[in-house]
Amino acid sequence: MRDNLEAMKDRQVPRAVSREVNGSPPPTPWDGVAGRLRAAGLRWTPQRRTLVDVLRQEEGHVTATELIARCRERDQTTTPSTVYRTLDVLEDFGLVAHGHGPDGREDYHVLPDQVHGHLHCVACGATWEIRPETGAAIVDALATDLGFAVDLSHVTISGRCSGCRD
Amino acid sequence: MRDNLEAMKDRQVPRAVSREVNGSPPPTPWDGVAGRLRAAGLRWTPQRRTLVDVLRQEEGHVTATELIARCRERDQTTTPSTVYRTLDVLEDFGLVAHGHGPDGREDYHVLPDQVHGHLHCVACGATWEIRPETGAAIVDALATDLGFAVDLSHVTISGRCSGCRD
DNA sequence: TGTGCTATTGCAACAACTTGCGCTAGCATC
DNA sequence: GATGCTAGCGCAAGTTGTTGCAATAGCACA
Repeated sequence: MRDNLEAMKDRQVPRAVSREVNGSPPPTPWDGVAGRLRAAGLRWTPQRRTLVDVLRQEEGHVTATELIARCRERDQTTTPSTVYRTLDVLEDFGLVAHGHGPDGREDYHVLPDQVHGHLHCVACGATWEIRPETGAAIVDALATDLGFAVDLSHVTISGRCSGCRD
Repeated sequence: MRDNLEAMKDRQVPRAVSREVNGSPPPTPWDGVAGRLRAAGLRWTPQRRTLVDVLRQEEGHVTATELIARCRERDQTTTPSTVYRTLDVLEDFGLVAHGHGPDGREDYHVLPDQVHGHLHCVACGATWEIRPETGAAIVDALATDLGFAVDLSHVTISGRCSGCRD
């Protein structure tokens, strides 16, 4: 069920500057977090480091609950409130984006390349991103209809994917 | 949800009685609920009557929490689980439709005329329905993009309305 | 290295659901 | 009316997410 998602990922814009120095892994947007936080007068704490370490290894979508569980694997003492608050901070920095899954629960998207919406298949449970062109069509339709300025990042549309339509 | 057609029938057909005799209120889809439940092998209980009485006086959107509060005004002993379960049943009969508000919380739409999505303005908090033509545009766009069959009734799109765009 | 400001943390309580289970009470049938 | 099947009820415990607050600990500066 993950295969389709995989395919979508391939279509995405390559993100970090990928100048690979031999041996050392390519730099990611995560590398500068500590500095960026401090520059903004915020702090780099062990709890935040734990969450960032976890996020580093994630791709696509994760629920808040999953993240809390992963953090607890690394640090037994992790508390939910801290994770939620740290995710809020990281969202301000554009490192994660949150939306609501089809069941209304928090759903985080790691390293969003651009603002985009989500599709969720109620039959197989898979999630896809809405491509920019398609997103634009939706935004335009609603702008024309009601002069409504859509925030695509919060859009999650349920239905059945091509494989599950019948 | 699949019984939506059933519900629409009830609304559209002007019954013999539908000419308003002065004093008596016009018939509503709520009038037949007890019978329809029983016909389906379900039961008409005091708790369900309370909720239906409350819904009778609602229009548009209500949150589950509001409904529970209203029920409690009429019957102190109302329990949340009963309300949620009854709402599920009523949804099967097409009398309410649930979605998730922008904060991810349950949001019920009373007597939906047809399947439709919702728009929510993050600035003023108002909610609109997506008109069928616009909904169709969205459905088409996604069908073309990924062969995805959208369930419009679960769509809630956030953004800013024409009055709050600036 | 020490000090002080204050961003963060963890706790505890709360809100909004959800689920399993044993008992109650609709209602069809006699 | 009495009876029996079982849908539905209330309860209690669990999950997910939020919030206020006192104590802690980053980090800038001396």
